[in-house]
Amino acid sequence: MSLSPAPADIACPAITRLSALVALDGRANAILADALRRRTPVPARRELMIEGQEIRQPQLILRGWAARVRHLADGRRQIVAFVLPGDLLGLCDPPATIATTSVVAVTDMVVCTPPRRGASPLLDKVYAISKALDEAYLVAQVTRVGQLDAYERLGDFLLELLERLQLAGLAADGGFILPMTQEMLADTLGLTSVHINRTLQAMRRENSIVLKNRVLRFTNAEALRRGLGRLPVRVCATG
Amino acid sequence: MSLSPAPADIACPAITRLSALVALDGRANAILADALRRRTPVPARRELMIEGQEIRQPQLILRGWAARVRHLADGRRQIVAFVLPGDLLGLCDPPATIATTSVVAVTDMVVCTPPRRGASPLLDKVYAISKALDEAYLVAQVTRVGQLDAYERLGDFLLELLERLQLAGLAADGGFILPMTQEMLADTLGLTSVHINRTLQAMRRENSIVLKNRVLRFTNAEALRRGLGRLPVRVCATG
DNA sequence: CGGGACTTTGATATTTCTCAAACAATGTGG
DNA sequence: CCACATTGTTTGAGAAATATCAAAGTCCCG
Repeated sequence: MSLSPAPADIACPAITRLSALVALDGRANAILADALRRRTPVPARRELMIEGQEIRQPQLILRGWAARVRHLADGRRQIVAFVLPGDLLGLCDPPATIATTSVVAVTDMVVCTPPRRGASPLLDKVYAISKALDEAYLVAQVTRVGQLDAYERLGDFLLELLERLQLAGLAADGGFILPMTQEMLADTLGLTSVHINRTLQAMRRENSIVLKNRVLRFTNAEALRRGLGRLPVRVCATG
Repeated sequence: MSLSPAPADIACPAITRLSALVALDGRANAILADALRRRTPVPARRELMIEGQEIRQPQLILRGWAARVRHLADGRRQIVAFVLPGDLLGLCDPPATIATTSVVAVTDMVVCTPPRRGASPLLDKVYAISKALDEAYLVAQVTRVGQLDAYERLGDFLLELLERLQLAGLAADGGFILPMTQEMLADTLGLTSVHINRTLQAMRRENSIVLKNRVLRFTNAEALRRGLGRLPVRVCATG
């Protein structure tokens, strides 16, 4: 095991995810590999994008988590979505588009500029599917916050994270690092951190999850999924 | 006043909205006018699209309202968004895309097939902006349901409807027809219909709104907007 | 070792839900 | 045009879920 990971190692989850969305050919892979060469680190808490301001550069997340946040005048905030490795940010057709949410790094991150649209038909397809997935997860979030009770919200949300991280190969063993505080979970799910804490305890008590030292593991993800009636998110016939 | 409205009359709100998003040139208008010729009626309650099924045809709404609905296994349902005249539905880049929500007609509707992508650069721009708006409203919906209390949710949502209908010229006088039941409002805002009823009464008591015979009117929309801290939804610098 | 951020706990308050029934409006068949 | 069914609205009383407030405990970092 080398001390400093090779470039390919850092990029791997992103490539894994994009390849999972669409099987890439040599050309697409080459273009992608080239783009991955110019990586930019982003420290935790740095804002990648600010609500109401123009979107500067599209970004491909190589490592780390970010949160899409909406701030209210009185200090309340809603975390609308999380941005994970392999996700694309700010890819929008017409330039001069205004961000509807801020995006803030939850952990230290590494990002890069994705290949421009039109560089590869397969990559364009990846972009379209990724965008459709973003929308699907947003719909899921509305439903979660609108209809589910605290236990269901939390379970469904954690299962969604599992599903998404698995796509990037970041939860291959069924467990993953959960880098967010209970307060962030609360702002995501429309609950208070106190209630998140008690709900997590209920899930532990019932032996649904193990969460220790920021590592989350489901005791029986399939059973929990069934119990919550959660269906995997799909946006195209093949995928 | 003629008994059966001329074609242009039916199409007017849709054209008003699309023109408000991007100033259209003669060519775009001609292409649009041509597409508007083949109109399809859709009766209330008919499904325009079914969750999990492939999206058949893109549609441009000429008249009437539809709801994007997510159904849970146990009968609960979340109305994720409303689809109004001038809105576009199912416009997605790659074919074989799967609908993430059902779409069901709330009222009798009239729809048509919009000009295909690539027919006019300006119309393509309209499509992009319309899609960006859809996303912005979805983000607003997450925030509403996640952070606001019942009164705020209802007020903010009704103001959003006003804003959107005004874009289509359907609320020029500051009032509009609200074709949905209190139960639909409840399923939209993650509340019960009983609580919606009481919240509506509170808004009437405080003289914020007048709602009678399905017609909603704000006593002072600007004041309510300020009270709720609601900002208009924007997705591009010019618009 | 001290300090800040995060988690946990307890007691109480508030919002929203549930259930049940009455009431109103609307439409339909006879 | 009435009688009736259906659908939607309104009201009340009590229950449940979740929030609030305050403090103690834990962990990690420098």
